[in-house]
Amino acid sequence: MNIAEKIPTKEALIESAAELFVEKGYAAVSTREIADRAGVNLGSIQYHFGSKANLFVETVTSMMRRRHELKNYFVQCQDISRKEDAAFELCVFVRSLLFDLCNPEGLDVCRLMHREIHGAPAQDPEMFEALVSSVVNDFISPRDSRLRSLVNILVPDADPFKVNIYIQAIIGQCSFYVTHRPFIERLRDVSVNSREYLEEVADTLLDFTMRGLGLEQALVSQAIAKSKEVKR
Amino acid sequence: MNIAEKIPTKEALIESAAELFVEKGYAAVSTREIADRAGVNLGSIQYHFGSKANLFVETVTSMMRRRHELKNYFVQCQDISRKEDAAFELCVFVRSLLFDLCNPEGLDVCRLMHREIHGAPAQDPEMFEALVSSVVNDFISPRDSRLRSLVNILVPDADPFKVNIYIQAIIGQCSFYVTHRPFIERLRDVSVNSREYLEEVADTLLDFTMRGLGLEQALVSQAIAKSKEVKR
DNA sequence: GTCTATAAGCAGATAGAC
DNA sequence: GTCTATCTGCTTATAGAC
Repeated sequence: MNIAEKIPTKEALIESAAELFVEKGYAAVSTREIADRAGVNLGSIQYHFGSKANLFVETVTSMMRRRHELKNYFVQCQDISRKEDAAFELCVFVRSLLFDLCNPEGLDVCRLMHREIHGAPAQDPEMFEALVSSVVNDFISPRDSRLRSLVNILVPDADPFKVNIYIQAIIGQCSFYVTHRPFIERLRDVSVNSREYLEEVADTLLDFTMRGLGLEQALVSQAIAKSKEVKR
Repeated sequence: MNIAEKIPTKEALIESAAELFVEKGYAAVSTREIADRAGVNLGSIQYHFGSKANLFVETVTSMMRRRHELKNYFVQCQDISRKEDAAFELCVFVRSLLFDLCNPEGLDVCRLMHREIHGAPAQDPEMFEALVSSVVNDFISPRDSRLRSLVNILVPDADPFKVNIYIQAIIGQCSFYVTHRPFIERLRDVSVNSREYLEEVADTLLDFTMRGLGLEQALVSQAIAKSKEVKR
């Protein structure tokens, strides 16, 4: 006998809003649609959120917080000073980021953000502000710090500007598979969701990246091999 | 005395549609807005294009064709076989791609596409089909071929799958500056439009990329230096 | 080919009963 | 807090005069 517990209206709204905004984009979704899918009344949106724009911002920040706790992005938090450890941690980081971004149930948030963020400053400066700080604070910034500390160990004499570009190169290579997914699938006839494809991408990407940072091949190969054994 | 030639209605519509779709995204723009900005009657949209969706597709493909003729992406078309030449051409290619993508008047097309393409398959499969083939055929595919031929010369023994990933890494690093522009500017407090910033990005990116491909540092440095002298 | 006028419907938001 | 009913304005698309 299942006791079907009713999901609170506010949560139900955020949930259905998340699905619909990801699927269609902000402007293309109506509040009626959201309320219907949530199985609640249209008026509750005004009651709980005040406006469609507020519902959107609350939905996005909730998605952002729920899914992104840097979990699995590294194996150990202790101080790392040896290059071998840093190289290994970098591999774990890149693998996690790539899989996290491409995970179908995982990070639609990114796709959603990318879509909305470009038009937002002109249309709704307040929403833009809220979105940008949510992404930067809750997602990008912690990953940026983590990558910076690893790169600084691996390339101790690199100047700070170059380190920034290296970090952006690493993130850019990974997020390419989210932002360009429809084009990659058409051009290469592959499924970006497929685990096998992503594993191979990660291996090659890591090799490319670590050589790009100027690391010797032995260190690179060893770190990659070791990182494949980490359970995710 | 200027003779103010009237722009044909159809062209005027495509032009104002391009501006507005880039700025706000498909769903957030109304046909009235487009007609008003073009200084023509609302009815002409139905007359010339039949529907808003058709206007959108025609607008995008027109943008795509007009701006992207692989111009400046390479210096010479002749057969290249020496590694030095290929390395040099790769540098020119990456610089051009980066500047082309970030050019404010240049490639809003990319931003526009990225925004619309993710929701399109669910909402309007026909439009999705038209958009994807336009981008892949007119933009991605030629650049993919060009990069492949260069990478094949630079890394003659690489297996084809890895070459694909290398190509995607290069494009991903460049397009990161379009897709993540608002976040980069917030996080780093820089202007992605600034020429100086992009020049430095290009230098570092090229160094990183060519080392990632396994090229020796002397070849890399020489190719980068030479490519800086190419006028754009 | 371009105009005006208008149709038919949906948008977000509100008021007030319960 | 949740419901129904409704307001106001804007949406795309059409019909028909010129």
